Amino acid sequence: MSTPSNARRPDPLTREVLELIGEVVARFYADYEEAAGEHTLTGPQARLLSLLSLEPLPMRKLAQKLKCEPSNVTGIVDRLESRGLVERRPDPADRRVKVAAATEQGRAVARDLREGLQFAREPLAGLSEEERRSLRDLLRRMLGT
Amino acid sequence: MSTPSNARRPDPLTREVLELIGEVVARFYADYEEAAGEHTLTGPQARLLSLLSLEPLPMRKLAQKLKCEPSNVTGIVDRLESRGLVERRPDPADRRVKVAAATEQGRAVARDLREGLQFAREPLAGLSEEERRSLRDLLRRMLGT
DNA sequence: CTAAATATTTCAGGATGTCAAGTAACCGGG
DNA sequence: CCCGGTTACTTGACATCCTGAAATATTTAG
Repeated sequence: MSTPSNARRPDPLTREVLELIGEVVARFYADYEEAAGEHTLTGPQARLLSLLSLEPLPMRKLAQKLKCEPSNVTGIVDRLESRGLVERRPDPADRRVKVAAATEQGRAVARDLREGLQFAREPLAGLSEEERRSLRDLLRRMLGT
Repeated sequence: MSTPSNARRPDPLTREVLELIGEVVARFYADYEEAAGEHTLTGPQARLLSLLSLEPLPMRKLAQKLKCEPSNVTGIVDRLESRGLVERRPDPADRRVKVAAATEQGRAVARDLREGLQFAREPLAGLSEEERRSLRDLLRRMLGT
């Protein structure tokens, strides 16, 4: 065991990539929070609304996607519903289920939110199309997609 | 302005890269929270402790690095201090300032935390050295470093 | 020396999150 | 049909995170 720390201590290149990813994560998050804040939304509210802007979802599915307890989703949907951005609909097939759906206004806010993400444009704009394609492929492979 | 939506609606390639980055962010965060949870730490506690494992910092600096109000840092440091992971030291040069520093135990936990980050190893392990170098360069350019 | 500025804490209040318990509805076996 | 077990959601209690305003102690500028 001359170099037992190799398994835990990655090489400098990997470390650097890690650090850069950390930076990306931090910027992405900050950007997202700011965009949400411009609509007086919190991060979790914005994430939930974005999900619902794609398709209505039962509370349980929402909890799964947000990786939290269903009881938590209740409160977030409550607040969005009280602002008219989301509504609860009964599921005709199962009366236990409540399907959360974005209202027209909610979808408009979600659209604004997407467009407000500066991170989407600025940093990627500096890359050529070929570089972006290359980045896409590397990220894909990294994620095992 | 024949195509005014181009500024807001990026091309499909950029969209895809964005989506992939979102996925990276989500996984990174989930991984971090899980690693923190294994030490009964919350995300913010783990981030603060990681910062302090590099160097002691005054409360004010901590707030800046964490992008939150100083009054918030007070509570997080309180909880870490009550567990013996962090301690407050007086600043000899300015008696208003309290410098937060990781204890020996705190540094050990921070080390475990770093090593527990699966994300660090697994996905990057699938990339060759050249690919990682390429990824590093692209991320660098994207971040404008 | 005094007034303004700075570092930290405390307090009130909202939001997020977990867990346990409760209610309503589905579903399968008798 | 009905009864027991499961499932979906909500409620309540509680911890944490976070902000903004006010209080305290100390430094610094005039």
